[in-house]
Amino acid sequence: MNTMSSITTKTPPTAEPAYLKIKNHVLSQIQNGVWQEGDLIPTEMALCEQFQVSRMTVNRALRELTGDQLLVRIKGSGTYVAQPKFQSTLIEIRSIAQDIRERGHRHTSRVLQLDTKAASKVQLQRFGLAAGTQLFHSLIIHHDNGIPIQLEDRVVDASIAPDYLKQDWELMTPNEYLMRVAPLPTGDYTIEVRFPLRKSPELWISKQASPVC
Amino acid sequence: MNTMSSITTKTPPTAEPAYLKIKNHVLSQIQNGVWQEGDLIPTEMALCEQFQVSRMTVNRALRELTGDQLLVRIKGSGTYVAQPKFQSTLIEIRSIAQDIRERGHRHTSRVLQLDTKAASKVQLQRFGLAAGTQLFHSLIIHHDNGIPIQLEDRVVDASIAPDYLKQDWELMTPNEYLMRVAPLPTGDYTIEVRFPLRKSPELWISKQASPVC
DNA sequence: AAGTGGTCTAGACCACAGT
DNA sequence: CTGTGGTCTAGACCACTTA
Repeated sequence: MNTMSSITTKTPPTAEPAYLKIKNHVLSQIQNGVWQEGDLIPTEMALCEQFQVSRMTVNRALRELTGDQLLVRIKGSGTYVAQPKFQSTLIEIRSIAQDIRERGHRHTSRVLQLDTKAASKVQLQRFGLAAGTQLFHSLIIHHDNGIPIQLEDRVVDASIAPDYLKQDWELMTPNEYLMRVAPLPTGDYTIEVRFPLRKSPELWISKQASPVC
Repeated sequence: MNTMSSITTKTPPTAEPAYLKIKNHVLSQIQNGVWQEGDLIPTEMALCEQFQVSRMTVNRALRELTGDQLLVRIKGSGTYVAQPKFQSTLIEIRSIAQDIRERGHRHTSRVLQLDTKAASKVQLQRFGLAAGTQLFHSLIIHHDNGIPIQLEDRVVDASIAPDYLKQDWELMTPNEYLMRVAPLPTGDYTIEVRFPLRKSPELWISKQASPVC
């Protein structure tokens, strides 16, 4: 018997789910500066009472905003407005291997070339390197489920990553290695991407030069 | 009284939450090819029985995987393995304005310079343009809550975006405009980013040349 | 009509932080 | 110790798809 119970006044025809209402409320509090970066925001219980919903609903809203990097939640302490991360404002430098794994695919790679050269005049000028700087050069092909998907042509300042040539690039990608060795890109970073050719979008060519100063 | 109840055999010392176990199970089914792209995967109820958990737990696992683009869920129909999107494998070209708004901040911008020039020899060669190609050049500063955060120095092939100079760049960013005019980057795309200077990470300089062929 | 996912509830136990 | 977030349950109603 689904006859209307006498008490519940549920779902007025607004149609917007409660967890979205809460997300938007939190968002606007932050946008309007009511809650500043680093501030402690109301607890789940407080929001439950304010919105007259159960705790799981508030929890979902706050958890999703945490995933969006807008909030930081600390067990036993509270929920805070996150500091913005400026690192990834314009472009996000990603790991191709991580991307493939996140898609649920198998990532493999093959090293085609690996050598050392002195920086050319163009490179010296372009990245502001000292004359005589040695550069490592690697050419690696990445596969997604066995399909070649990206050809990575990378140049790295030898003084930044002296053990570059000794790595096993079929285990860890240069991106992942350099993130460990020099996690904060403090110098110039240039990425050139050749987008998929019309009609054959399977193979990308990526040139990456990372002579972190 | 928290004496152990006689029935519940909860939380064996594995410590891994149930929703993560389910996520990992789904992931490995996909990675091992048991569930292929486009396949219908078991229903929430089926997974409830398989893992002996409540539906909300299964729902959370599948909902998060949907957010990660690994699954597609259709109300009334079922849950399917998603098709991978290759568009954003290496780098993700983002809208600075969108980024700022997603952080809950206010985005404004000011046009410093806007003009037309013939492509230089270096540009002709670098992007493989026909001699005499006209290029638009814009210099725009982006603010995050009033703080200058990025100086965008962009060069665009005039034949791709003939109305480039007529746009109101304080309403829409060049990125957003070009995504509408030429949504599929079929040619070369070069991005140069000067990362934040040590100690003053507030201002980025970004040069973007987008002469889509 | 039966099945599916989308949402929600009113509880609960736990680990942890800040007294 | 109290309060917080992290997780989980066993139900429930709804909108939608599929047959």
